[in-house]
Amino acid sequence: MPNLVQPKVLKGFRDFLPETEISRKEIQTTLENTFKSFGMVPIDTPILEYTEVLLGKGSGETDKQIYRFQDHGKRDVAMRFDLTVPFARFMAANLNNLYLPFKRYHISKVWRGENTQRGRYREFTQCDFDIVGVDSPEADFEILSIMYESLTALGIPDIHIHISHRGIFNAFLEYLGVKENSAEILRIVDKLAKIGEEKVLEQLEELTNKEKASKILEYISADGSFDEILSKLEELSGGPTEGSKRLGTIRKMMLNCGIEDLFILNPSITRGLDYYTGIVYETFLDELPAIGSVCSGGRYNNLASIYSKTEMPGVGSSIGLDRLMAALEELGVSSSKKSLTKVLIMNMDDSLKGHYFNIAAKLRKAGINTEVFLEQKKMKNQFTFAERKNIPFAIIIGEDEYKENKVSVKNLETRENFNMTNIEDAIKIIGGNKE
RNA sequence: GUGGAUAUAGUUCAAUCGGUAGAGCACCAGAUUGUGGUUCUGGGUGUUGCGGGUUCAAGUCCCGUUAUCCACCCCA
Repeated sequence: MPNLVQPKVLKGFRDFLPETEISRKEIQTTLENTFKSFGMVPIDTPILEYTEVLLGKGSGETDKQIYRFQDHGKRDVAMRFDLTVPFARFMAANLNNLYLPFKRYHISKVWRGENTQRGRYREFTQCDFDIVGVDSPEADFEILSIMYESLTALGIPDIHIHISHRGIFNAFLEYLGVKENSAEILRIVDKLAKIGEEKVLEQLEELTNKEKASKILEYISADGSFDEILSKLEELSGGPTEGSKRLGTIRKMMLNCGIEDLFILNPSITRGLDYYTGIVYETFLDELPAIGSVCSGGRYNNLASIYSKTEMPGVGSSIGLDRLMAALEELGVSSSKKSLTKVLIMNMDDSLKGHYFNIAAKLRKAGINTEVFLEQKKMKNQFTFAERKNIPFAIIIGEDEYKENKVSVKNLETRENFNMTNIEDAIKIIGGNKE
């Protein structure tokens, strides 16, 4: 008995079986189609980068989560922990070959050495879409539209996109005289929904003082309609700011498109990453608030500045595919029973083997995914195989069919038989059942 | 990374005081049908997550380890 190696996978890393992977791919295709419909183009970047490239402007927090090591040439390298930072590097490196504004999407895996939880893994897939090269409310709004269209295309019911603005908040903190603590304040504020007002107030008091803490709480828990909250924020931050004006403009575009109900102005949304400079957003499912944001992002106007002297304002958002899939599963929206093969040609007769492949080729030419059962076994076996793989149709060709150049089709779900039909009719029967 | 809970067959679960692992479903083999859902016969399919320890004896008690779930942290 040889010593077998345990076929184990790392904590937070996963295998994907066909039934999962098929729907993952479908979701990705749906998203890609939505992105393309807005004129976005795909790109790709290496998963490994120089550590300094990834951490150039990262926060202290991301340092801890990053997978980092020395390569064989003693280079200090790291695996990307998101797609936005490599994208900034990409822009700086390829600016000469690009046209601005540049709109790209990128669906790929990223890695963070965090502790795992449901819907949270160490290897996960992000679907990013960004617009670089314009700092306009139109661009901000377009990203919001894509977020909405993408999630709608996936058939996700009842979403709300919570939006907020870093610029206004910074103006407010400056007005309050606590700007130097902004990073910590942002982090505390972000927890409002989770730990409640009391705890937030407590932590803010520790950091600043009683008066200022209650002012901050007043800011982040501002209530009412979009416009009411907006004017409240302006009031608290000492008058209208560039950011608040822009939010007003974006609000008008929402009203024009009749999608204003989807958006909630929520000043407690701040986002952990510190590269954001303008609008920020997170998306929650009404029925599953606990699962967290499934799509979030914002405007980052200085991100590329560490790589290039050219200014490249950007705005974008990212869908967490794994978290989204966990949500879809829980909501019962995901369709797990999918097959890619439409018909199985049963292996009945030794002398007809070549004929089976010939028929299969014809069916494929007609656009029908076809496979031939690859050994001669009992029909029961072959049917069981088809059932396991969720193949909806079987084609049976025995001596009789072969002689008259016909086939018999069986619908495996209804067990309905279509005996001795010609191939053209068989194609109609099978193809007509397309989803 | 820290703290807590959990880990038994493909799956859902059971196993008393520590006494040598069992049930439903699923599955496999065979019989019978040119068409699998019925029927008949036969089969338990297991490194009790992994590694140690205590004991005459460990799924059960102890220690370690790995993974999962939950909280913190952070985020998608």
